[in-house]
Amino acid sequence: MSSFVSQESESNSRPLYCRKEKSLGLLCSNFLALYNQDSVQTIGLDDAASKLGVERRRIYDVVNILESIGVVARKGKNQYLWKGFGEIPKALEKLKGEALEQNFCFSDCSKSLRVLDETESAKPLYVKSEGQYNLSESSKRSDTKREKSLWLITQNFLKLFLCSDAELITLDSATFSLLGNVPNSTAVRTKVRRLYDIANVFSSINLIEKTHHPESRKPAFRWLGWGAKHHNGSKTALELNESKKRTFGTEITNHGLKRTKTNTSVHRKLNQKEHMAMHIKLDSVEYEHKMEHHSEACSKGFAFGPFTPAAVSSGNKNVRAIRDWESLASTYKPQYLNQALSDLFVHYMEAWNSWYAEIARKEEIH
DNA sequence: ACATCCCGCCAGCGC
DNA sequence: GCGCTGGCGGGATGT
Repeated sequence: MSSFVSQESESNSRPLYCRKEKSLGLLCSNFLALYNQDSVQTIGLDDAASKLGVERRRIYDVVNILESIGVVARKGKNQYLWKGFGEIPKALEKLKGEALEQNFCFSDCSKSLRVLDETESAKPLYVKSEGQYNLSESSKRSDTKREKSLWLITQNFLKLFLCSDAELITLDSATFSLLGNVPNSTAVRTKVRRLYDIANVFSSINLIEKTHHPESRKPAFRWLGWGAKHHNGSKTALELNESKKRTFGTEITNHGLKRTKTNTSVHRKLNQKEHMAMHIKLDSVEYEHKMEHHSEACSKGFAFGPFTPAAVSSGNKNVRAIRDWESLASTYKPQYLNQALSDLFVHYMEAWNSWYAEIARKEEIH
């Protein structure tokens, strides 16, 4: 235990525990970074947990959600098959078909880009008509359990989008729709928790985005979709993701701080440099994801998209912000043992520089 | 104060 | 029993 204790001072540093670094979305990104590779066929849950530095339990969350869109498939105990993003269109199509059969459609399909809020979806959508979903598989798991499984909640959540013309679905309406019976506060809270879990994973692959209802400001989910750009030749974010296979994977860990009170004092002692390096590694993975997701948009105009550094959109201070990023990066340039990561870092720096140059150019024009 | 959602307990299941 | 799976909700963190 005492070996955990750093010699270094711990004061005035970044927060001891950062929830965002532990998010399911980030874990999902890291998971995909690790397994979205040509060489990957099977995924061992223990392997994933240890490489990603998380409890097994969290891996179940990720794979269950990814399984529902076909990206992975359960092979057996402890083993999943990597199927890839290419499965998503098929899975969505299948879900849509199922949903239509099940009368999942609950809104007026004649208009486009409507916002579905809680007043519109009064009818619960949890229409389980006698083992409708997946009889073959449901024989393996008990129906009652399956009814509440993350896998099914995820699929039903997707069906809300696939079968409606709503661009936005509020958290409230999704919750209510996915609750089969008369909602009590506990059930609602539980369902909401699950929806946040699902949304985080889907946000990380840009299938949806978390947002707010324009008027009520209530939390909502926006459908970004997968297939929209599929037919016109341009690549979707995930196709880009797919085509650029990663060459690293063993360093994408999420080890370290837990939020538990009992652990706080120990984690407080974490070596600061180690800590920072870990962050840069994690950020690098995120960075690469976003780069891939939005590189196309960036190259065309000035639509930086979600990866836009916090302040790129306007004003001189933004340029300064970017300089700060640069200096931060040079200050904390990580000493990677892994050559691939080292190369990656160089790549990131080049990307930043080119962005910076482009912004500077834009500033001049203005 | 309310929104978000990490975390790990523990039940159910198959072996 | 034992290990795997994953539902569930307490309560910490974020806004």
